[in-house]
Amino acid sequence: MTSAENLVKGGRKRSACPIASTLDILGDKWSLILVRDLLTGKQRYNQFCDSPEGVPTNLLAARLRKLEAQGVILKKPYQTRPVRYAYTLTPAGRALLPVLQEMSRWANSYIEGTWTPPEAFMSMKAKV
Amino acid sequence: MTSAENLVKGGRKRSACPIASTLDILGDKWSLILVRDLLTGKQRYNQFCDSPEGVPTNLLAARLRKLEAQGVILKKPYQTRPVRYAYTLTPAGRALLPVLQEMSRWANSYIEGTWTPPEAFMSMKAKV
DNA sequence: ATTCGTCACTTGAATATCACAAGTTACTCT
DNA sequence: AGAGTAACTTGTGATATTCAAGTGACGAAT
Repeated sequence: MTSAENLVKGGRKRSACPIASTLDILGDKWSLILVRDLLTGKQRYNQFCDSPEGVPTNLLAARLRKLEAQGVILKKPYQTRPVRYAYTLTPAGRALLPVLQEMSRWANSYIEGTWTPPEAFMSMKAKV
Repeated sequence: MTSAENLVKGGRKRSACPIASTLDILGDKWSLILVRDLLTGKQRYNQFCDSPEGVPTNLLAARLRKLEAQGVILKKPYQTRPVRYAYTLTPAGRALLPVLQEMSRWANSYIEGTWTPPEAFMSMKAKV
C-alpha cells in the first residue's frame, strides 16, 4: 500500500490515463534530465547548471519548484551561513529509475551516437 | 546489430546522453500520447483526435510530421478514392513499449486516480 | 445537381513558454 | 575593500501552444 505522503500531486490531469498523467508532470525537455542528475548523485543548483545539456537558469529554478510542489523532489538547506540547499529525490522520484533505464536502453538501440550509461546505472535498483 | 533503417534521426542533440537524446525526440506533452494510441491500435488522424486528452489538431499534424521525419512512425495511404492515411509505428516506435509500461507502473503507484491499463497492455512484449 | 457529412488537415490570433544574457542578494575569503 | 561563489531573479525577444474556425477532396443522400 502506498501511503499518502509518497504520492505526487497530480494537479489537473488531461485524463486518468497513467501515461498522460505522467506526462502532465514530467512531459517536457528538462524535468527528467534533473531526475537523471539527482539519481546520479547531483544535489545542488550549480551542479545541475553544469550538466552538458545546459539548462537555462530560469527554467532550472522553475522546474525545481514545480517538481518539489509535485512531490518528486525535496529541497532543504544543508548548511546555514551562508545557506545552501540540497535537492534530493522523494521515493516517488527515485521510483522513476526504471523509466529512465528503459529510455536509455531505447536510445542506445535506436539513436546513433548515444553514450552507453555506466553499468552501475543500468543495473541499479530503485530502493523506494 | 541494429540496421541503419531502424534508427531514428536524432537531429541536433543537446548531448550524447541517451536520456537527453530520447527527450530531444519525445520530450513533450503529446508525442508519447500518440505512441500510446498507436500501440493500442489507433491508426488514423481522427482516432487520435478522439483520444480523451484532446490534442489540438495543428499540434497533432505537427507531431505526426515530426515523428515520421524522425523514423518513429510511418504514414501511408491505405486507400485511394478518397485517399485515407494510416499511421503505424516503425520498429523503433514499437520498441518504446517498455518505456510506456514503466511510466504506467510509476503513475499507478504514485499518482492518485490513474487507470490501471489493461493487463494485455502491461504484459505485451514489443515485437520489433 | 445541390446540399450534407466525413476525413485530414491549415490558418490565424491570443497566450504561454523558452532561451539567452544580465543582474541581484547573501555570504566568505584575502 | 575587493573578489569570488551559490542560488537565484529579471528582462527581452523568439518560439510554441491553445483554441477556434476554415479548407478541399470526395462520397452519399435528397
